[in-house]
Amino acid sequence: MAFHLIRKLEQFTRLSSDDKRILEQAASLKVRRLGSREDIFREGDKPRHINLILDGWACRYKVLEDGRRQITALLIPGDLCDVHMFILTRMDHSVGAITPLSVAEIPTDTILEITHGSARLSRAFWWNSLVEEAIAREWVTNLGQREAIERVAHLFCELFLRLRSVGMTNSQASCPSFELPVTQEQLADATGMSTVHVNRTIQEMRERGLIVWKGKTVTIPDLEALQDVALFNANYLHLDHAGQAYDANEP
Amino acid sequence: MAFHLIRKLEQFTRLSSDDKRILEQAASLKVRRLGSREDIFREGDKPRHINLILDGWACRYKVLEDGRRQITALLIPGDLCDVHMFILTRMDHSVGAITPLSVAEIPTDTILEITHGSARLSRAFWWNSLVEEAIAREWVTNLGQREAIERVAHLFCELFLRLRSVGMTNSQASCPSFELPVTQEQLADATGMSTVHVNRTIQEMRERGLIVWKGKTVTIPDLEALQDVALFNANYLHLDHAGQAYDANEP
DNA sequence: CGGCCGCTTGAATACCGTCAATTATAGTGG
DNA sequence: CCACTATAATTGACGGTATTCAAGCGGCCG
Repeated sequence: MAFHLIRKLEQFTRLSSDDKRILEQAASLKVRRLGSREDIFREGDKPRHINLILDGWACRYKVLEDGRRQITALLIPGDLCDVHMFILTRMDHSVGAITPLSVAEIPTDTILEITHGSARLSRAFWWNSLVEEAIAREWVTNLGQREAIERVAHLFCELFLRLRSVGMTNSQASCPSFELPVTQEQLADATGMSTVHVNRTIQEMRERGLIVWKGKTVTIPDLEALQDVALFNANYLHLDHAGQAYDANEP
Repeated sequence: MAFHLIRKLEQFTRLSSDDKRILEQAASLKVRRLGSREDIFREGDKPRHINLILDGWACRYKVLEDGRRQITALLIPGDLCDVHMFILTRMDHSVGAITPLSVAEIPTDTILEITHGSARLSRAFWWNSLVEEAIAREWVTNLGQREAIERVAHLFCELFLRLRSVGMTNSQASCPSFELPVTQEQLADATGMSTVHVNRTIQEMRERGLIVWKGKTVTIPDLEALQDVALFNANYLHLDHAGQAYDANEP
């Protein structure tokens, strides 16, 4: 069940089979299923437990008084919503399902047990939330400095790398590809652009051969080219096994 | 020395005099002074210790290949740079001084001692970094959804409340005011706007009586009016003493 | 097969950026 | 104390990028 999370955390550190068993167990205690566009929780809610995305896509978002909506993060399998939120009394944003979703609800107590029991897992969770923070900072930069095509290209680069890090890309045959179950409207909410302009931007990207997007599959003929137009630098994703020093324990 | 940090953390939880003494001590171990526009650290650096801003303003920022620059956070006295960064191998962004700065360098060991020694302080630090994350998300929303005047107004509201929470505002006489040692160019880098347009936006705000900005002092004649044009909702700052339940110890 | 949601297109316009020049302010040294 | 210089703020003109509005198209699901 916790396959994607384990795979992601292993980008940072190796995990013992004990660690993995613990994660598997935590992820299978209670699984909740949501339909597309349902909310996992809403702004103002009291946080109760940690949610782990097992399957499907979700997004964090904020809504302004007048209805404008900003997606502040796209969540894919292996992502944790609000690892630490139990410190705060109220959620300051919402998380909603983009596709039908299956989510593990992990009680905060279980999380505390895990982090107290294993320094490796504790650090791995820590790393995970630091990366989330770094992604948020990169989004600020993306929205503030990059223009339309760079912005969308950047998001595609990020998604590709994040999906690859949890084993959700196809690199067979010629070009790498992945499933993108997101509408152009949602892309607009994530990039701070209008739907119309997202559409035109996507078209330009297609014309320039940067992406092929048919149905729900995106193919990237030339990743380097895409990264170039995006001014993409992957360092903020910290996919560098920085925590290797921590696993003295087991092979 | 650690006055502002203590004051800020007390927005979350009450601290014992022991807690405060520990913080004071940590903040006075080693103090570094920087001139305006010097960097505390740069993207690519290896994080060595935690930096606590004692005096002056700083900013986190990222620079694109072609020189475009985005400020992703404004840092004021009491703010910690990279509480958790020692998990990561390389910094993915820079932090630079806006004004002359005095910064406490706190060794990671000291931080670990503190957090292991006091559950209250540990949670307070946690709260602090959750709030930083929340601010980053709000900035994403700000850049993505709000137009120029709303965006600048929002930043002013945020700064006012954050400064007030560390005791750096003046509410005497009639209207609240604070020192803003930031150039319009830096404001532009923070809001993703051009300098020229920041200038024009500020002028409109002045004409509409939303702010008075003379020299380095900003006065807010009508905070509610400013919040209204900003579509500002303070919940993301979590200034609600959420951690009061934690201080059973001392009066 | 019809309806709905998402995608696409065009035209008009608003917002904001760029360039370039001018004025104001602050910091520095004689 | 004042001239000098650098930095910051301001202004105008122009153009480009992105938004809005409105309408048409197309595929997928019931």
